[in-house]
Amino acid sequence: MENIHNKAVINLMLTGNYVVEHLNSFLKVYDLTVQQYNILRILRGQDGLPINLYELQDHMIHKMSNTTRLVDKLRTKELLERKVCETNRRKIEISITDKGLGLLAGIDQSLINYEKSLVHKLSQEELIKLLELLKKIEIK
Amino acid sequence: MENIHNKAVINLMLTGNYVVEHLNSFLKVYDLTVQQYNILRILRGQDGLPINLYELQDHMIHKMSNTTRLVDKLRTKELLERKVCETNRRKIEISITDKGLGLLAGIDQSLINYEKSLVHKLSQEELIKLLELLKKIEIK
DNA sequence: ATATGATAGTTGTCTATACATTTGTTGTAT
DNA sequence: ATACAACAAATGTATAGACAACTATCATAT
Repeated sequence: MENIHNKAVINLMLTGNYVVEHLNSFLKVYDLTVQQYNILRILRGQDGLPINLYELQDHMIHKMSNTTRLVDKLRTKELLERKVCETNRRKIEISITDKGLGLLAGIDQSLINYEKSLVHKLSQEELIKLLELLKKIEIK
Repeated sequence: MENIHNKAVINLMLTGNYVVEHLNSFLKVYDLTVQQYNILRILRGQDGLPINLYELQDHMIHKMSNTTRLVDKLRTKELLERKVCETNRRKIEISITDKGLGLLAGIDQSLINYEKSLVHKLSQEELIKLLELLKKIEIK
């Protein structure tokens, strides 16, 4: 019954949730959720190049989430902008604002430290091993 | 910027979510969510002994969830029963019904196979290593 | 016996996820 | 030029998660 596969599956959920919960409580100070933060990070990674909803969704952690509404919340906070693509009016071009960049800049260093603290029980070698194993699981 | 700690944290969330999504789609056939299934599993594990909401919550994956309402959904489906504890009327005693046990029995074997398929890319040794690393992270 | 605090559960609100359906736009075949 | 399929996003609904506030019950201290 309690086989190793079951334990692995359960613990992947538990640890994943552990990380999400802690990151959410960290980000709460900045009035952001993990998902919202990730969207801003993806946008910053574009280096000014806009991205559309479809591509954005592809980069997100919860792909089935509701990108339209999440983006809308961030727009209300003026952390990103959206405008209709001129060459293809079906597409929405999304880009991070200066306010969004400023918010991220204020978060960066303390988040790096926080993430370190979340996995501080693991050595460098163990982290590398963990990443190797996690990536292996999702390979189709 | 893209340090190993950050990668580990991101991939823990991604893989955790990967597992949850797949389990949910598997359980959908039985009209159950992962959380609902876990509650039933916890109850079955009690071997007839009732459990109260507080203890139940402690065993759950998402501890901040709303146990009252989840339990209520399962009660509506007649998969569990709840009654007020006679010696301490603040407590609610929850136990799985025969219908609940029957549902689990019908799921068991195919779920074991499904869980195996979810982590089939990893060998026995790798699964043991993964569990060791995951458990290390959450140790206080 | 009464007041107080602790315990156990419930309810309300906001946010987010999953997924189906719908709307608007574009490309293409006839 | 029109019809139709494909594409891109928006909307609707049910379920869940996070968290605060509330109600009911019990233990205890005076």
